[in-house]
Amino acid sequence: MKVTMRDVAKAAGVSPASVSFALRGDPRIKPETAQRIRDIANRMNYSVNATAKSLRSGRTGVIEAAVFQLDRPFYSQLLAGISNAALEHGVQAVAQQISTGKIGHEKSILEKVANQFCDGVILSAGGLSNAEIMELSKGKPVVLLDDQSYQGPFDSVFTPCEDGAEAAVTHLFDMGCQNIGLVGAEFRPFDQALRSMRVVDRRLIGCLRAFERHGLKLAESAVVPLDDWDTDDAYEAVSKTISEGRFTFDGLFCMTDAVAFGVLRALREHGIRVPDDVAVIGFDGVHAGEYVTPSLSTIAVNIDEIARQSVSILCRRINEGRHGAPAMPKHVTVGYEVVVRESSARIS
Amino acid sequence: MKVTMRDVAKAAGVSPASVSFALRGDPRIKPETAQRIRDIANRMNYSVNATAKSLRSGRTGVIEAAVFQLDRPFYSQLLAGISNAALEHGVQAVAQQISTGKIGHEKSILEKVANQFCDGVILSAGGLSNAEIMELSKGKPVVLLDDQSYQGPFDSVFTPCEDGAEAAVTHLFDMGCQNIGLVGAEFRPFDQALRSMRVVDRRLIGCLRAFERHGLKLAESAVVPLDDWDTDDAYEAVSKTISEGRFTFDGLFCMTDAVAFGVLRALREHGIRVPDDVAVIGFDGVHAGEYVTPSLSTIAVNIDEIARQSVSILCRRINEGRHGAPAMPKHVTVGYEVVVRESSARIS
DNA sequence: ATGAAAGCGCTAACAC
DNA sequence: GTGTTAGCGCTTTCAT
Repeated sequence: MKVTMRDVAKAAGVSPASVSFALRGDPRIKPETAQRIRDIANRMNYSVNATAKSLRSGRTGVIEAAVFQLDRPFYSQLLAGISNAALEHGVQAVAQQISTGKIGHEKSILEKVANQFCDGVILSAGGLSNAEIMELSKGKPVVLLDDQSYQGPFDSVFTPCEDGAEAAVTHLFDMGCQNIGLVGAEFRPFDQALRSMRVVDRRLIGCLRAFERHGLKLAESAVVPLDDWDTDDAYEAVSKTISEGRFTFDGLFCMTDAVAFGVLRALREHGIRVPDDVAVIGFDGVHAGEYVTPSLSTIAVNIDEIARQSVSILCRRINEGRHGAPAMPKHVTVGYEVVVRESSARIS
Repeated sequence: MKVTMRDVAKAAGVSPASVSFALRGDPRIKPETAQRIRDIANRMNYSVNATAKSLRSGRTGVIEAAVFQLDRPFYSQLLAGISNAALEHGVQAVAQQISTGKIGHEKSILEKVANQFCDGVILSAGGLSNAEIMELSKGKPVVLLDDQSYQGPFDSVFTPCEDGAEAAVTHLFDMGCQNIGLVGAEFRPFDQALRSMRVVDRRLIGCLRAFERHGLKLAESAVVPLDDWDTDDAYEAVSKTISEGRFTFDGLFCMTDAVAFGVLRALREHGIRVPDDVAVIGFDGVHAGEYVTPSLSTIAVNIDEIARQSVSILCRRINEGRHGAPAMPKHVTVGYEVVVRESSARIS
């Protein structure tokens, strides 16, 4: 932070340019000179000023992953994956929390997102319109996670909401459930849900498909809505449903594992046995699912694949030469696996 | 990323300097002119180039929090807290993962830490020497989390390892446990532990104190060591202890909640009842502890206080004028609370 | 094989 | 009140 390239150059009796070349191993500097320069730089404890470097080169070498909550297991696992994937691409990843808890702050923080010291951003920002993102990204490449627009202008990576949800509900049917409830869903007609790309609607679509294939219709009373896919909220909501005598389910699909954790606890506190009285399955496949009691069946989405895909798509876009038109936006959906654990393993 | 201050200046028929002042609300620009400039800048979708700004001003307005694992609940809660606290100080926080999983990479990544686009860093880097950190920080302010040196040269924030661990073991004694085990500790003599500031040793010290106060000595067989405070590792280790017939405990203090989650599962799979057969208490107070079954008793450290303290100490240090000598390094220890839940709530 | 010099986009004295 | 100007530390042609 103190010693500059100039200082090193002076000490080595060469020009700043030579130092720059030597330090980056440019072949045009004679190997021995280069080595000498490097030694001196080391001895002086020199390190390049990233800010200056990136002002000049137009590159920072960092990508940013912006999510609403740093402390949700799904996101933290994703962020860890993104960090690792970034390393393999020779860039550095930093994570940023978008939400402050206080509603309304999102946008002001978002404004800083693409403004910042990065070459591109991976954004999980359900709720923002393309126009907003476009404006905020300031021309920097953006990869969207669960983009809410149909084949929008941005590269995007999707979780397998529809298929995963369908598999979850199908699994409950397979386990013999007759009365399946959906925790964290929003009740709406099929055709209306089909017109939306919101994650909550896409998961609902999958559920509706499964119901339909079993010749059943989803009753409004079968969904336990939630403001937020939050463990505490889910616990409260299900507890309330039970105490008000509206709990008639023998199978429960929770829209996320975090929701399921709250649900499991609510059930247990009310003496409802899992899986004997009610089978429970979640969605996400976070690590903690293996450790709760009963262990949680889930739709384990390939979180690592989300990480790898989004990083590699973003890096490709960043490196996309100015030459020629930019590549078409890429939209990929990652895989999932139905993981059956204790919470839905009926011996029937 | 395209339109510069120059462009705005040209469009507004003023100088770049005026744009700069106007945009930052410097009083020396006439209000109406300033407003006009702002309008034009907006219309042109201008936004300042953070890199250039910070090269010039020597400030980035971002602080960085570097931890080994992004996907450990304790760290993610801490990072979320740091993000919020940073916002209140008018700076932006970004999180960075130091570890790649592959051992040996730590240092190379660390080299980038302080190099990067930030004004200071909050570092949780057990294992690095002061000299290394000093070198890597390149003169940027650093706040250490659980610094391993005695009253070292850096500002630091400590978790209440000794007192917390003592409280945990004392709680187990209070619950009537006669045979207390320590999962994730390292067995070593009191005086040797006392000479270390490693987190694992500090927690051991607390345990030893509690044992001593009960006139007991810690047997080597009472510790179940772990390579890493990891849920999977803990599960394996305890499972092994049980199957090998070496499990004789009626009380278990797990060095972290994450460890406890693995322990609870291992116990359950072997039919050992909690808390009836063995009482279990963890350390950290992560959110998930409320939701596992049985819910986890724990030493809940005030994670938010760690966040707030480290951010505020760091910001003060960043803003410390050049005038006069720098303030003495600050060392603070945050509070904790013994939270008794089902896993240790014996009805005795 | 190396050096000189021109900026990258912005800020902050200092002029006017 | 507003414009001029001189860099921040680095990269990168273009000379030599």
